[in-house]
Amino acid sequence: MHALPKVITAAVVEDDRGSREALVAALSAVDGFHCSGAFASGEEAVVQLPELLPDVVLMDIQLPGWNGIETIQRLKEKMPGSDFIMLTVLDDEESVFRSLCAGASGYLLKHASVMEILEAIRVVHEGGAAITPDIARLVVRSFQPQSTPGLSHRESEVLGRLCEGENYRSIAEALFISTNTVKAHIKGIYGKLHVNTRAGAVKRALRDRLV
Amino acid sequence: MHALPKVITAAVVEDDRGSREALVAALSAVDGFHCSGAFASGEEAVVQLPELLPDVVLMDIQLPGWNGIETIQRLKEKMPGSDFIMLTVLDDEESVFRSLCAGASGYLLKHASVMEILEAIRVVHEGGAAITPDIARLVVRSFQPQSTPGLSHRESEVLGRLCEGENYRSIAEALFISTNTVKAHIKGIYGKLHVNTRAGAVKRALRDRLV
DNA sequence: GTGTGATCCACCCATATGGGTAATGGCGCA
DNA sequence: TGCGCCATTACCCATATGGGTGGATCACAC
Repeated sequence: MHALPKVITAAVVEDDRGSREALVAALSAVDGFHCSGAFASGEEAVVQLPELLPDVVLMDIQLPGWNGIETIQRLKEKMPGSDFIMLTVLDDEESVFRSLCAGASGYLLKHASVMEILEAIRVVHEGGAAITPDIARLVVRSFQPQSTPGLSHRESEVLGRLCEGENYRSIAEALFISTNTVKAHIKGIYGKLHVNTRAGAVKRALRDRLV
Repeated sequence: MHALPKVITAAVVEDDRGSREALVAALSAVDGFHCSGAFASGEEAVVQLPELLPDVVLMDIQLPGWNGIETIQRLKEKMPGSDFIMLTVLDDEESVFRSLCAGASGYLLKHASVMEILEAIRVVHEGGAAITPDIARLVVRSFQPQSTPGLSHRESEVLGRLCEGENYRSIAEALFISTNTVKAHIKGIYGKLHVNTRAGAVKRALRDRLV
């Protein structure tokens, strides 16, 4: 099949006038793209964008009032079919993860070229995620196990079962030991994880991928 | 600074002889790359690769004996400084996430061109992650909240606190309600989440990002 | 105007959990 | 050989938790 000359509509939310107008100009000039709107604040975007329903929204993070992440959260509810790409100077883990959790499908740094931005728009519109390799590494690393705080083999085993919601007796039976021993191991785990409840242990285990 | 003509050493673990030799040939032929070894099974790789210590390892998933994911887990321990790229025909979520959790920094499908593979090797060696936009979308989507099974606002609030390891009393005080009411909400949560312990609820909440 | 769901509260009861303390044997390392 | 860590078990006790049942108000929809 030969590529349909389908135009991708995109909108811009960016408080810096220069950047905003440059993006609008690029979207207007390049074949295959159309700029359906540009806004200087999240508040304006939230009231107007759901009407325009662009395919893709380019979003700055640092905005006056609602920041880009809050804005995306609100927009996602009203326009779940649209895709969002963060376009920001911030490259810290916090900003990246918060953006992705809020619903962004792409994350570009502002030194990206116009061509890269347009390519990113095309990518997310085709169902991909537009993240640069270094951002991707952050994301991928978050899947990998963190340094376990010296849990013994047995303790890891017990922790795994705690995470499954098993109780003393169930764990004891599975490991062929007494419930008292299970308690002893759990005490060890709590000490090493600096928690004192199952919920706390499960949270640490899942969040830090100790399991 | 002008690019150092530093050679990146790479190894291949792939049971199909044709594919393996093609990769070795590419790595040997192209400037800037050097092939330090090729193996047809995980078992062979695990004994020999830690000696060769290549910068990057290309790993098939479907191998006889240990699969590529198990193999990476073992290799990561012995050579934490090396990077791993999966090179596979499998594109299901399961394989992707298992690979990343095992320590892969890249994930390519086998229809990738030789140039793309070499580029991926360069990328991971420079500290990035080599994943295609469609794989990236899977990964990014995993950060985003799943459909909450009809938890009420109050129940979400309580669930959030359960995940923090708070107990009845602590939650009750924070929300200015009685512990009995907290119990009532927790019962509601357990029902909707199909669990019957805190640990189970916390697990569901964190794994499915309902919080 | 009746029903449904959210939110709030109370009481009973069996069991699970967390904390404290103590003891045994094995294993590796100094 | 002694010290430390691990795995194992035991016992006591206060509190937390989960399940069952029942009832109140309020809002919103049919």
